Amino acid sequence: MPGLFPDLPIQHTPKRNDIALLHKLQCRVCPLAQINNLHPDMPASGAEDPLVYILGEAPGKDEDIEGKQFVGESGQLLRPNIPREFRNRVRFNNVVRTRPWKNETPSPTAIECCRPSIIKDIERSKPRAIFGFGNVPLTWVSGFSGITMWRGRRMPVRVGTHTCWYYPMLHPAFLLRQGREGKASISELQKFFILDLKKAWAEVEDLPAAQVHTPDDVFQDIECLYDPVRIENSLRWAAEQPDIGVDYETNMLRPYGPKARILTIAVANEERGIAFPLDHPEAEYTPRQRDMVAGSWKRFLLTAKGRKWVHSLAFELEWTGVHFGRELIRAGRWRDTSNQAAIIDERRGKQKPGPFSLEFLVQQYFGINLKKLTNVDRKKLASTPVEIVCLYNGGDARYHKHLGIAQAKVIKGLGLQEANRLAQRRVPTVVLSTIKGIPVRQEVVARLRKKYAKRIEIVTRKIFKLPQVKQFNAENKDRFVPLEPKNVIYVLNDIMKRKECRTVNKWTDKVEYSSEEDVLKKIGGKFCNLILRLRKSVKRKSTYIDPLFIGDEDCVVHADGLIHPIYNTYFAETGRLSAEDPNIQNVPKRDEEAKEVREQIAALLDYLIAAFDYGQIEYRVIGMFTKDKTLVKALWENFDVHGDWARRIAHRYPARIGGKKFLNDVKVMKDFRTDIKNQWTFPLFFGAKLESAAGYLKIPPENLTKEYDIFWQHFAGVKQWQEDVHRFYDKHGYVECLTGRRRHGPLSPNQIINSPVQGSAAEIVLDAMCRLSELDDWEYQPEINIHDDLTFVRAPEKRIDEFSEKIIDMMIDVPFEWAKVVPISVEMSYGKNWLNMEEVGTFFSHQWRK
DNA sequence: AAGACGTGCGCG
DNA sequence: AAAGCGCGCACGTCTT
Repeated sequence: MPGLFPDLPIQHTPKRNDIALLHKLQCRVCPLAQINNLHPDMPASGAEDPLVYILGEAPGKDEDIEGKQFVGESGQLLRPNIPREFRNRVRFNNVVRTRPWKNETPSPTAIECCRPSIIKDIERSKPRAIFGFGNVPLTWVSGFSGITMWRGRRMPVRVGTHTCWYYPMLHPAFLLRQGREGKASISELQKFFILDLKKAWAEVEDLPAAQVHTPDDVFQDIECLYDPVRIENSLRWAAEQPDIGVDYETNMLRPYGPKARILTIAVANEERGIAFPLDHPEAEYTPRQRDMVAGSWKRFLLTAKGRKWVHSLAFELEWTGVHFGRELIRAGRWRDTSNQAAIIDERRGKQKPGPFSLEFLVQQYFGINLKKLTNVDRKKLASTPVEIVCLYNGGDARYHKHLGIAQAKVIKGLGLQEANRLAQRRVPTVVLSTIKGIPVRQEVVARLRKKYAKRIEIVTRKIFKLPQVKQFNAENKDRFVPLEPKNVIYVLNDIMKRKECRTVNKWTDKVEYSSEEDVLKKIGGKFCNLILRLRKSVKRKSTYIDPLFIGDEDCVVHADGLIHPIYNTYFAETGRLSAEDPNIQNVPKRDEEAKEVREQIAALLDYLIAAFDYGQIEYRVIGMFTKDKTLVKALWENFDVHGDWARRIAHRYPARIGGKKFLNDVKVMKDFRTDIKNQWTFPLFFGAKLESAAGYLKIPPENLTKEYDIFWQHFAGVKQWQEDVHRFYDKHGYVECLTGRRRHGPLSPNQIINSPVQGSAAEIVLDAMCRLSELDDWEYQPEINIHDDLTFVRAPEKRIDEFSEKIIDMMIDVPFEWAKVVPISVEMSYGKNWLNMEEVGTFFSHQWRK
């Protein structure tokens, strides 16, 4: 039986010497041999000459009684999913052939004792593929864990002398256990269990021969060069190759500042690899020689004929742009293998190494662990001997190329070339935004820092004077920590006896405690208000102010006085960008006081900050997807759908707005319209049920059943589309946005609806961002993307009209055919700093004159 | 000292 | 996991 948490890595691995001994002595030293089992040491069963080798974890109770694998509950889930025509062509075995005590996950010792006999059986029976169920066989065969990230993939493996394919599958016992514990996702996971098996059976007979790469494949013919002339000549060879892997090793993560160095550079394909130092401390170049090498490298980048494959291209491009020149960012044909990986399978996972890492992907495609071959600490490269760094660098570069070619083939097979093209195109665009950077006004930073430091001090002092806190300190041995939710909950629940902090989980019936803002606001009083004030002040200071202060230890302002936020193009599973270091996408804007942190971002002399928002972009995308008559018409005619529903619902249930007398109150109805937009129209479009929407609105659902029905009669096309998307998902296991970019399950019902909408909106905005960037005019390179917003912090003040007209032109003209069913709108605002932004106007595609 | 995890909160 | 969805980051606790 697999553990409760299927991705848990197997711990306490025995040491290498001990493993050899366990392999030699096998059952004689196996801890499981001590257990009184009916069928210990269970032999494999099934076909002698199998197509597929079904490998489980260990026998369970029923298996032990019958002496056969997969005959219990797990077998009942698995066996019906073996197609009839394959029933006589499978062989069954487990990683451990004796039932562990109480079905515990087998210990590493037991696994190693059993390993030789399993290997022998696989070598003898020579299956085309192994279907491995659960984390244990996955780790057994590959050393990797994290079955939920590995499922749905396949990798070549070498077991003893036999090479074949390995399919990581969820373990049926895990699905059964989830079901018993009443987890809602049971059917969802089961669906993928069945889908994975179906996919595997469909292709298993026609698989090409599996190939596992060897350490020789990785390091053969990789030369480390130290002579500038030989480097120049070798780069001429590299520039002629149709496909070449490229990789840098650097001493820092970011390229800014005087200490940032590219240590070594490597280019490689399967036939040859060359790696050489640039600024590695051991490089013995004269200054002239060093410049020669840099010159040769620039020439290579400009003249390379083939595709340059890089894993995490944004990293190499940022260094390239800063150290060799911005023009090289679009030179030749850069390709990103991590973006490819995300197009094929966007699951990010939280386990390390994650599915976007080179280590994971090389294991998946080539059956070898690249990182384990070289015992190099990536954080200490500057003090690692240069020839070792070069070798390591060359091996990585080679696999960038291998991975690129392998993934390109998969992408073609899936018909995802267009989605991939759009994904690749984003990389140079966002890197240029990153490099361009955003100026920070230190005097504003310093002022705000002082203000909030003082406030935090005062509020903290007041908190410790409160009687509740004094009582807390008397009753507990540890002092009250105001920012610790558990401590706050203790005060609310045990001292103040307030029930507002308790909720019963709808799904599990468990009592849960919370000290979040809503709860504290509901309770009110000195304690709650002070805690809230402290939280908000600390958040503002440490998230939005301190990191901008030059001198702070986590300062994100670089040596050039700018912040250079990194945009990730493939982290958000819907295809949005995400930003970090700092996250420029979540700077306060709504809260009247909190938004003052925006003043820290200000335009330089003669420039303005100009922001361009796509108006209601997701709403328009729903129109593009559904072509719903009512919705499309409303968009063309600028009809106020939210206002319309605000009126309808206010008439149905006037109590919500304070009574009938407010039906004609402009202010009240305007506020109510906002509520309707956020708590009715949008949630319903995104898949919310009547109960949820009514709950948000605080109107009893029974008062809204009629409106709910009318709503969906009205927007029948939207309803139809929601049902279609669900059907598509049930069949394929993924949904797609309007460019074909996919998002795979498991997904919740609402994610199924939301993902295509959010994803398509992101494609529209990113396409505009790319087109602006591709103008190749630094002025039109946006510095900031906030999902539906492109912001320029260097808009030329004197030519602002001409400048913004050009940008609106570009943004409004969405080139995708599927986008043309509805009009597009762009809202513009500008100002001297990011706080005081003045709205200029809203521009519609169908009213826009050039 | 570094990482994982939970809670909370900022944005679209 | 579900909660309309998607993120990053700070703080605090606990583990290695």
